[in-house]
Amino acid sequence: MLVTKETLTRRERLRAELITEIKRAARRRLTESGAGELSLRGIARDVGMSPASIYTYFKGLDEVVTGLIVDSFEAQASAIRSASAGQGSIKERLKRATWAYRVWAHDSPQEFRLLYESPIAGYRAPEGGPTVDAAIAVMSPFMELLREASATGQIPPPPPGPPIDTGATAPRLDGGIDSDWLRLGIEIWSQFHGFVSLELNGHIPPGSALDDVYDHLIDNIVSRLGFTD
Amino acid sequence: MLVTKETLTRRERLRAELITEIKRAARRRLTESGAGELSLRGIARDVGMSPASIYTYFKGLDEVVTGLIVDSFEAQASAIRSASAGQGSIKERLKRATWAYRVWAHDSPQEFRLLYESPIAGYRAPEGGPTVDAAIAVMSPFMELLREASATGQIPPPPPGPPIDTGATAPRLDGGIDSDWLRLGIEIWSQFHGFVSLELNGHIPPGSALDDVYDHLIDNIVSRLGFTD
DNA sequence: ACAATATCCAAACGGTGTTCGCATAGCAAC
DNA sequence: GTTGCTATGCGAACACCGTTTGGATATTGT
Repeated sequence: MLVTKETLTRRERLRAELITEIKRAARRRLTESGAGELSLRGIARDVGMSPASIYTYFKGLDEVVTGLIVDSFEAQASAIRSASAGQGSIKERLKRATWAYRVWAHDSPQEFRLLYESPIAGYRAPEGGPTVDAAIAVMSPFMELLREASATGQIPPPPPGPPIDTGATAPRLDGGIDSDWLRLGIEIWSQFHGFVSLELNGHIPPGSALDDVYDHLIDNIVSRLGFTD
Repeated sequence: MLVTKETLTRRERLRAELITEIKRAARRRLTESGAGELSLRGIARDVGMSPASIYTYFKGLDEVVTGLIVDSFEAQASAIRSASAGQGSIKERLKRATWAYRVWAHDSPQEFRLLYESPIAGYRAPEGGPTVDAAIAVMSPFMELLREASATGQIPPPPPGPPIDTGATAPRLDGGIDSDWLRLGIEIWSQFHGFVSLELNGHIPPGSALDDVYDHLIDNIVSRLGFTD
């Protein structure tokens, strides 16, 4: 027991393991059965403990949900970063990033709902805004590509328009961000997010080749940026 | 009682009144307290009857929710139709219609969520697709304006692209619809719906003049249509 | 007046999140 | 090694939820 001071004690280790197991059970319920089955008592059954014992590790169901949200944001951000980071021109990397956004939504529809809609009845996000940080991580790769394209002179700066408050996001993006660029990013984001959102909720005629339609949409968006190619 | 064959009988009148009162109480709960407070027992308390009696008028909570959805779709469609119908050029009417979409969402955020997200846990839309008809009523004014602008030669036809299955919506739009025009409409819809959706869920930096940003977005969309003005 | 139907409700069943009190196990200091 | 402190676990309870059942009551058509 000489190492107990440096490493985790036995109880702390068990505690960490149980926390991840609870979150894993919660995520399994969300993905396999939807937000309606994401219940604290159900999670307790899955991990084989009493409902009351969950409160030893989480303040309540809301805190479990917050953990799921943060992890999901990071998962989508990671997928987008991977798609954005590979070889190819910035235009190609940008297209891949927008595709990663949609592919992740299709692979994880329940998580996508959790991030961008409000499928859990009484849930309130916590004060500190840990979910905000995680959400910005999704947006970042797109802003980085725009910045890189701008810095290398591949696309012209956007025409000036109404200002966006960069105060909330700028400190969390490397090197800050210009208002016009941020607004351009939001406009682009609006477009492909809107398509994915409508699609996911069944508002776009099914049976169509929606992959091709999305590709067409992305082509339009990217070509409007005015790449010098 | 000679008129009973033509008019409604006393019971039928009371029944109709009670149905609207139940729906009104449900809508009040939704708008004032959110989807989480939209409970059958709560509605029963509000209208002063037992929970079991609600089942005399609705098959269950889902049927009440379906009624709310249909009415809400019609409310938004009505707002958009009004905005679209007034004086001015087609370009101006189109801008007003997109603004009506957003204004309605801001005035009725809970209803907007009900229509375009899935805030109620186990809800399943009914078979016959009455909600689909109502949803198309929202899309129709936009498609009508595009058709009118096209027929009068004010905007060029969209370049051909991947086909959209018009089978589901064409029979419900007067005179059918061309695949390329429908796809254009969906692309436009995606853009302003995406903005409203992100905005409503707190994903766009607050404190900004989002009205101006939306106006800028709409200007971009409309100018891209190539109005001859 | 009578039979059929519609309405209403109390009670119950199984589900939910959360709180409380108490028992037990792990651990740190003496 | 024993003693105290703290963390963990759980059963029971409370107040909700949607839904079903059975029986009582009121309205209707004949």
